[in-house]
Order: sequence, then C-alpha cells, then structure tokens
Amino acid sequence: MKSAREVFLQFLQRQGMTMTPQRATIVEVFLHEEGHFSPEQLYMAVNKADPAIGQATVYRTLKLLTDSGLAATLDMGDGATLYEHGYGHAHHDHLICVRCGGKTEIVDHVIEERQERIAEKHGFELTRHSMLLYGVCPRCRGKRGGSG
Amino acid sequence: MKSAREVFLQFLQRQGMTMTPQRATIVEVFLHEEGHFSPEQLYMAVNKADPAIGQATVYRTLKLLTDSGLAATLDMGDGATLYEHGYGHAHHDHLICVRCGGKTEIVDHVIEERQERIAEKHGFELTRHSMLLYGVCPRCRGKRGGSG
DNA sequence: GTAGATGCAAACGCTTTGCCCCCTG
DNA sequence: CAGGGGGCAAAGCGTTTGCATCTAC
Repeated sequence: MKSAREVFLQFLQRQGMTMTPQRATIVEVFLHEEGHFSPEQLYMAVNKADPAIGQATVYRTLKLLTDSGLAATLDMGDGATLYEHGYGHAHHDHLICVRCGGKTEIVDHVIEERQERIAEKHGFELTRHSMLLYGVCPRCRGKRGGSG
Repeated sequence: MKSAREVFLQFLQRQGMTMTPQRATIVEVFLHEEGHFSPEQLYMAVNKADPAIGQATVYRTLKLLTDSGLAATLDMGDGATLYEHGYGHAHHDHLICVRCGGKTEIVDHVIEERQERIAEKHGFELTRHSMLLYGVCPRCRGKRGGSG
C-alpha cells in the first residue's frame, strides 16, 4: 500500500497542483493527529510546526485531503465538521454520547451490507454513507442526569 | 392517536408555555409542508399566512416542534438543517443523490435492530440515530456522468 | 403586575473568498 | 513572465441572542 504522503502527492499532481511546504507540513501534522479533530484543532497543531501558516490554508488543505481520500469528515449536528484519517482505515461509523460528546468507532458488516443492498434496490450507486448513533455512554449513565 | 396540534399544545403546557397565535400559525403551516424543507422555506410559507411573523420566531418554534417530536431534523453536510414531519411517521433514514440532491426515504428493520444491538454492546442507551446513504440516483446515472 | 413571547437586527461560529504579494517554473 | 499558492482579514452563511415592547393571565 502506498504511503499516505504518496497518495496525496499523486492526487495533487493529478489535479495539476503542487506539493508546497505548507501542504507538506499540514499533511504531516494531520497524519500525527489522533481520533477526531476540528479544523481549529488541526490549525493550532499546524501552527506549532509553522506559525506562518494561516487558517485558510488549513481549511483549503483539509478539503484537498478529503478529496484525496486521506481525510474523512464526520458531521455532527452542531454546525461544525470533524475530521479523521480516512486512508488505510477501514470504514467505520460512530456512536456518540449526547452528554459528554465522546465518540466510539463502530464497524458492522451486516449493516454495511444491508446499506449496499438498499442502495441497489433503489437503483442507487452508493458512494459513501454516514451513520451516527446518539445515546448516553456508560460513564454518563452512571452519573446522574445533570448536564455538567 | 392524538392530533399533532394536540400533541404540540400538551407539550407547550408541560413546559409552562402557551399556545400563541404565531405558534399556531407556524404549526399549521408546518403540518402542510411536504417532504423535507429548510427553516427558510418554512419561514417564507409562514409569511404568506402572516407576514408579521419574524424569522426568529420560526426558528424558535421549529426547535419546539423538534423537542415535541412533531418535527425531525435531517442534517445534510452543507451546514444547513432540513426538517420533516416526525409525528405519526415511522422512523426512516435517507438515500441522497449527490448529484441532484433528491432524497428517498428508506426503512430497514434489520439495520434498526443491529443499531440497537451495537449500542447495547457498548453500554450505550440509544436515543436517536441518523443514517445517510449518499450515491447517484438512477435518473442521474442515466445522464452522462460529468466529472467522474 | 409579572412572566413569557415576539420582531428586529445585531451577533455568532464556522467556513469561504478576495486581494495582493510571493514563489515557482 | 505567467500562474498557482498563501496570508490576512473581511465576507458569507445559517442560526441564535439581546433588547424593548407587547400580551396574557
């Protein structure tokens, strides 16, 4: 399997774009981030590596990373979009605690297969999907209901 | 089964809130809307019924409708939230055409059940979920693909 | 008379864009 | 020299909120 850097480079070249120092930095930082993170978080981490890189560039590169398949988006209902690694990671969905915001990755082949079948039945050519299960995690269920 | 109006009225009363002319108008218009619509669309329809009602009131009432179970939200990744009727309608998920934006409602009991089971396995108490399948609908597949 | 409800417009948070300079080729 | 890339800050978008007013009980 090609390295993520390689995939990104080839993606850029295919688009007639070039690998710039800023993009290289952002990709590196991106690959070192764990779990789910916001553009803002990535921006802050990128800034530690190179304070000269602006937020807009992070957003622009994040879009490229998504298009290249290196990044996957995770859309909460809160208006913000989170990102995670999307290359070399099996597809997974998320279990989200509505109280603490904690996210758990889940994989279910039965569901994946049903989704394919549903799409097929409707004549759709499936490109991607998003499944979010919201609930209260065990830890928060232990505590009493309060929001804090 | 209680009428939707009744459900909303009782919800308001339970919250110590009252049914106002504006809320009544918005509920009526809401119930007449079909399919999936944006707050903006609802606002425009409400305005035909009563031009004095402001956008903020529509948003505020939409939130109440959601809390009361009369409305269900459908979060596209585009930053906007769509609404649909949620009372007296079985839960369903959506198949969305990435090309024309068309939405098809789908129901799959196997998936619903698996979701419950997954949540259970992780100790989560499931409150709701959202499953969006993105793809290309039969009609758009017929036309030429464009940017492949 | 008190408390909630409303309309308006400004504020908000996240994301995108315009502009101009820079570097690359 | 041509053209994309980047930084900055302002604009843009959908949504929320502060405030003064008004209504209902």
